[in-house]
Amino acid sequence: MTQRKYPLTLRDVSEVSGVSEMTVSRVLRNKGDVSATTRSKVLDATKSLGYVPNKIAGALASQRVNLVAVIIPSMSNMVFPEVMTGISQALDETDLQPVVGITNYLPEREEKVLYEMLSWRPSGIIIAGLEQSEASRVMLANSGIPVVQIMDIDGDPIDAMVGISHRRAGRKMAEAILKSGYQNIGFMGTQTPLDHRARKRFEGFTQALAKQGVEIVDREFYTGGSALAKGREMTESILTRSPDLDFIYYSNDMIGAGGLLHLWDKKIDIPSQVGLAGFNQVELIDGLPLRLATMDSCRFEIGQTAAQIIAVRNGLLDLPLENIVELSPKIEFGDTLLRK
Amino acid sequence: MTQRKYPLTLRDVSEVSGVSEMTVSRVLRNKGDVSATTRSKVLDATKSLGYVPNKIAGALASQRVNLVAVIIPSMSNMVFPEVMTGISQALDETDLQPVVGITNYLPEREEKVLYEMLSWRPSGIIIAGLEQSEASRVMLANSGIPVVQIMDIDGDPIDAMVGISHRRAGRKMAEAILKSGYQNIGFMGTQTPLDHRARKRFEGFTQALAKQGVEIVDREFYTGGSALAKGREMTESILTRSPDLDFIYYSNDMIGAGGLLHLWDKKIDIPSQVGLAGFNQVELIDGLPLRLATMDSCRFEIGQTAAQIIAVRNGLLDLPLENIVELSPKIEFGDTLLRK
DNA sequence: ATGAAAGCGCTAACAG
DNA sequence: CTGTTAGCGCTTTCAT
Repeated sequence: MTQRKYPLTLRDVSEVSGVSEMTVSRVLRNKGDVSATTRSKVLDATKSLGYVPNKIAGALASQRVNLVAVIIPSMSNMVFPEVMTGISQALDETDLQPVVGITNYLPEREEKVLYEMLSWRPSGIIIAGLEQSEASRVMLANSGIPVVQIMDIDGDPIDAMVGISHRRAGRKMAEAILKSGYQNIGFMGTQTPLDHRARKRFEGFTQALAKQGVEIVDREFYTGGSALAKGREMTESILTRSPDLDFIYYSNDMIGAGGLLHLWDKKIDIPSQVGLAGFNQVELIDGLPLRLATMDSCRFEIGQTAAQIIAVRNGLLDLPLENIVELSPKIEFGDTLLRK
Repeated sequence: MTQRKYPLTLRDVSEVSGVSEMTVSRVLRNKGDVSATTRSKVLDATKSLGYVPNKIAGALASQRVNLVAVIIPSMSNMVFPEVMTGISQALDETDLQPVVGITNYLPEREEKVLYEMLSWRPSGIIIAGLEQSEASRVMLANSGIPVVQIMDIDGDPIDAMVGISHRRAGRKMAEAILKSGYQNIGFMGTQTPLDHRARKRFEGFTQALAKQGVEIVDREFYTGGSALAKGREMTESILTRSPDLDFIYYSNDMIGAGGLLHLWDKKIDIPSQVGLAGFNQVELIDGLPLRLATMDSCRFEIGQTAAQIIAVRNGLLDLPLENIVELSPKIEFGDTLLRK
């Protein structure tokens, strides 16, 4: 159980067990036939030594790395943890493991993280969004491994893509809002250049309104800080500036929740006086006085499907999967959007 | 820019640039002196080929892996993202990179993740908590690399530890509550066997109360679901059951926020009629009608310090750091705890 | 069912 | 400043 020569090798196990390195390797990988006697001799030795195989060497020799690189902009977002859950669950069926890289929405950072990841020769890449820098696209295209772009399908994939149409999502929400009779509509969201998906929802939203001759009355954008507090403050300020607003569409549930709290506080009736909707269907805000209208962004399923595509491409799973998978988010009306 | 033979090697770059593999390697790692001419020849070749070095081979040859394994129970928790930020920021000064493994509070899963991580021979390990299984402790102790246990310091470290005393945190909060004149105190938290740190806070809390002859009037535990919703429901139920409660201590800010919303809703005056306190100082809930009393858990600093210890041990940073670092959380009174 | 030889792609160490 | 040699610790392939 004790040990001194730190990086133990197969050779050490071989010597202690009196079995060749090759056979030890077979036992450890459950590969090929090994007699029960030999097997237990080896297992005893590894256990008593506390041997941990060196995957670096194994990967180099076998030219196979059971890692899937996952590159996402942020983790604190509520949205990616759920994507990760989907990925992990799907990969648990295989011997693949996810490794996460965070870009903070910075293209230069994305390039660096991607380069770093590729240098470990993973078995696949899952990367958020369709908007990579030219350099990143080249790396991905030349990587020789399966690449799945996730979250968004409004654009052309490098290889495979799984996600929802954020433009369509914005459009659907606009249509539902208009159908419910709201007319004076405001928008509140993150500073868009950073977040392409929020931008696309906004574009789809305004286009669908325009189609029915409606234009956004007011809008406000924020960056940084607590989304809940921002939603609160900004909702107050937008309603002060544009008191005739009867609906506010938020680019995510957290600022929407802030808005909800503000209106609740001010005794403004929801949804008759002012209606609200967010995006993402985040469980975190379950428990507010009202359930915010929102749209499921299919995060779990996106992660799961993306991981399955990687598994299939590696011959680890047999499933009929397209290279382009569009999921369909549904509107949750909750308590803040009249249903008509 | 285009390429066909997928895993490009140093040899390919060497051939294209007319420079030996060794020198190409030097250029790519900025190691040793290389003339400007040679350097640019090499850089041109790598760029035009789109060569990405193979770290697997590099790590095997150099016996050095610039990875730091970070093993934590969960990511969706609000607490670990901030720890990760601290780790990332500290490691950014070095060439080390964090790799995260998630255990979901399952010891068996922790063992597996740890084994997997160790098999990549990282330059250090940062692992949450002091309560590992015997097998995990043996692996850690025998790994031959720096091990930093984080979050908690109520116990003995395997190697190094950075965190706060959760027992003391619970005690301090109890003292502040009593000092403010509250007498009928309730507790609400996660199912404790899973979460040792919440348990220790609870223990410290009740001990400090006992010292002043006070006993908890009521308590309730939950598991799973939206913490906000649980906080709301459970606060209602505990107050129904024990209407004389004048203070509730929550094991985290999210359920505390749920309780806050319930009381707000019921027009129960905070903090005069009922006082509240949570734990963690989570930015996410900034924006509630009142600021919940809480305690900073020093998450960022914990991550940062742990990473610095790893960097120092690897000779990548020169800083005088103890092996045991206790940080001191401070009470934030907010609006829900009388200050007397 | 087990072993021996060769080599994965890179870098340490030494030459020059 | 540049090149050569010898592995790093495994696994692949081929023998036995």
